[in-house]
Amino acid sequence: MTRKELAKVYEPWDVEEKWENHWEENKTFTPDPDGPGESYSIVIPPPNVTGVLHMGHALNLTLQDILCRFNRQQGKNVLWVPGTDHAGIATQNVVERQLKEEGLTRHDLGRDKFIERVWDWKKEKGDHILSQIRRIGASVDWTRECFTFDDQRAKAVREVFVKLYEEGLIYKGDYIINWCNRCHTALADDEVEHEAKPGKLHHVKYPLADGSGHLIVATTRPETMLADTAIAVNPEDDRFNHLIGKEAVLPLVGRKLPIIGDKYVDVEFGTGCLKVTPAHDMNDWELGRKHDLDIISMLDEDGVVNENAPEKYRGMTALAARVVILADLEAEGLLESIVDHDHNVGVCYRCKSVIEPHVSTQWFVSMKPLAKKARAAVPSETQIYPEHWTKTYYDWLDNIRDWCISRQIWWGHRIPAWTCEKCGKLTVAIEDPSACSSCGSKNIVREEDVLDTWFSSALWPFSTLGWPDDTKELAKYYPTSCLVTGFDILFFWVARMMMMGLQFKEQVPFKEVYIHALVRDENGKKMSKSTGNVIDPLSMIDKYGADALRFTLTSFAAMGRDIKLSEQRIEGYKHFMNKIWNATRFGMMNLPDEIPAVQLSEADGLANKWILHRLEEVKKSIVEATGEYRFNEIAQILYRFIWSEFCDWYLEMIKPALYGEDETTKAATQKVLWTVLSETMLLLHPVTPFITQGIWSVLPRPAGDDRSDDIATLPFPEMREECLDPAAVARMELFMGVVSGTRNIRTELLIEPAKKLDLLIKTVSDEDKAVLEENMHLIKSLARFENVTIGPDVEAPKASGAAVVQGNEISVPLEGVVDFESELARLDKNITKLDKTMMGVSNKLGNPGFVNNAPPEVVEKEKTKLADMDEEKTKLTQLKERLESVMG
RNA sequence: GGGCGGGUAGCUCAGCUGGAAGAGCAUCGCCCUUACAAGGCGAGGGUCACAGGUUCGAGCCCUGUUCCGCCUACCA
Repeated sequence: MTRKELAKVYEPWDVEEKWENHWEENKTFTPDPDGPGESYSIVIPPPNVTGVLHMGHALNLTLQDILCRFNRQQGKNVLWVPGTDHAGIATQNVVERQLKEEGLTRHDLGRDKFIERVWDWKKEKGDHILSQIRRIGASVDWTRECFTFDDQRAKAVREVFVKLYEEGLIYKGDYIINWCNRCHTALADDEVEHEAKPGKLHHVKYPLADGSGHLIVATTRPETMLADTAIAVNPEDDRFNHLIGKEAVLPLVGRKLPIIGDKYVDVEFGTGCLKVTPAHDMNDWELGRKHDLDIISMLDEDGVVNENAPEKYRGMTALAARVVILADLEAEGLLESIVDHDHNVGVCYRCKSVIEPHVSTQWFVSMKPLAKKARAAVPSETQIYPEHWTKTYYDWLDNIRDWCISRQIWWGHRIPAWTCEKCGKLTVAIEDPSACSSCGSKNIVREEDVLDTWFSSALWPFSTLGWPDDTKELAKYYPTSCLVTGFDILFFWVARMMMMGLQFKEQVPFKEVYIHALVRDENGKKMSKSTGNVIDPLSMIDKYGADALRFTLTSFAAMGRDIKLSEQRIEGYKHFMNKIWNATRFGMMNLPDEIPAVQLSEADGLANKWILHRLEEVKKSIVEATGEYRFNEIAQILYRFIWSEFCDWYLEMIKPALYGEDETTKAATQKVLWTVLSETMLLLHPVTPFITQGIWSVLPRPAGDDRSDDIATLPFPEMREECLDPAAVARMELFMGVVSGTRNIRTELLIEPAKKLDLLIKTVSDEDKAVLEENMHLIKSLARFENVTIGPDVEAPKASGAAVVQGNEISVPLEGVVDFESELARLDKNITKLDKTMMGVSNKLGNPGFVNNAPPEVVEKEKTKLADMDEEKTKLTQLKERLESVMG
């Protein structure tokens, strides 16, 4: 018999590479929209094209892949769309940095040449992350790969922009926005991160215009005083409300400032007087609009003081101006005091430089009407898992403000709006216009700004399916089945996709959203390059294999918000992969080339019946757990079944049958072994596609089994009700109890493992006697006994080690083997332990409240439990006394 | 300020509708038993953050306290 010898340890690398390529070349994961099967679709959260794969991606991809592979097994028509996003600011930064090394800026190249240059970069480097996605084993459809800035997606963006504009949901205007001095662009509110930083609160005197005294304001940014246009006090503040309507004089500038009343001002904070600087503070901007204040902008786009400030300060950065201004105030005796004050500072999420509120002309999406629909669709049409994230989703939508979508960069979807030089009107159109739509003048100039990258990302669930064209994909796969993403982009992304999907497809973009945790390092810190605590998924794959990494992430997936990953865990699961591999090796050594055609229901023997029953239970629980996104449970069920049941017990129990002469038993056992092994590979496949594929390729088959060698195309194993046999579990428990009980005696008494011993079992029932007799040879081999005697009247020597298993008395004669003191101590320990638990149960049963109120079956259970323990205790005590009688 | 999540074995965490506290890793014994030493067999280890409450019964439900983490926010 020739049989391919498997390597002694699992080597993931050749399997992984071979099958990645095979799946892609054979288009295994390219579905036919006209094909059979209910649709199941997922769009990938497109990673940043400049990015490298990090653990968060790895987790995200693994979970999606489990869902996709599992649903393929269920016969669904599965589409998983891959792609990347063009990450406007980040990508432009990358290429600008390159240019800088050449001593150039983008302005030296000009817009068109620069864009060309970015495309070159994208083609060369930008797809890096896609090859990394392949390494994870993601079963995406590579033929449908998308990019948020490719032609088809540009078409969708254009369509959406124009329609929203025509409906009045997109508008242009002068507003205060978050401005990044370094990136030189506006940012949306959620692109600003807040960091608590120590600062100072400066108390500054502002004289009253009528010379009747002064007010003291408190400010963290004294330099902005140059752009103050009012002082505000709370109208209910009796200290100051008589001043409302009067004027103060702005120090260093001399401008007169109206004193206004607004209940926004917090009486408790600072001095109760607020300087109002509409152009440089979001809140002041609102106050300014409300009270119709002047808006004076004193900083330019680099954060440098401009011509609206007194000449002395012009050309200084804001920070430099602050120093000078404080000195000047001090000199004039207007600086009352400076106290420490911690406050939140907004920083750019891309470059971490401090954000400057800045007034400029920008484009906005009016969010309220869109948000209303998006809110109403949850949970009726879209359910969020875990459910508690729903509240966070609502909170954001309820407090939403208009979305600033214009960015002052070049890499991105350029806003399709043209201003007429002649009449000044805007033309917004899907096709590039050649003339003004109002006056017909040919003299029109296109907007310079591009759109926020998230604008195109928001269309992803339908733009990737071909919208605005009428495609088969859209008809078949929209709405998508599930979105899998981290909570950090719930706002950025999920909510906006909901809005856009509802607005343009009149259906939610996904039926379910599964929000997973963020991966952190083993100390709970966010992984980041700067702190150097990054665990790189690629290096983990190199070291331990993709499956080990995937299994690790899956087993962690149920945790709250953080996954604290350590390399040690991955290593542990690599061991598990090796265990699976070696169980297969064992199988291969003991299976014939052609698996015998035996009816599983006719396979005899405790081990076979038990494992087949357990296999059915495992199948059911895998289906349940996957359907409820309980990924960690999937991992746990499989781990325990494979290691603790299949390997530890089943494989050991069938060895005699496999090595034996009884051909009927052997054939039946081979069939069961093969069944469990092969079906376990199918169950495991969504989590660990590579090793299961590797094993599937070499496993023999029964005659007539012409299933594909490509495990990814095979259905979920069929359920076999006829193999369910709960009685086998009960019998197995007895068997395992006896084996473990005797092993315990042996190790606890420090008896050499190889020492020949005898075993006597005094049984309590004919059933138990039958079970144990039937498996006597296994008790001998697994627990290493020479002679085993089983029966109701068995009399063991008084000098025996003893245990009680389900009422059956187990005795191991110790004469000449070991001193009896240690056995006595061991028995005492067990009796004490038993006593303790019995106490609890009998107290419970002694409580009339329990007996009267608890459900009868619970009470009954407790009674049986107590009786069993009582019996065990009696027997153990007798056995102990028996031993004591020979010790004198 | 508001919201959310968490405090269970030395470590990392499970524990779904309340019914004798679990896993992995680590630790301690013994074993190179012909699938696997990346292994096998066995053992030890927990006032489930604290205080109340509901209940016959609470890790789980309620209230309060405390500590940690995250998100969010217009105290200058």
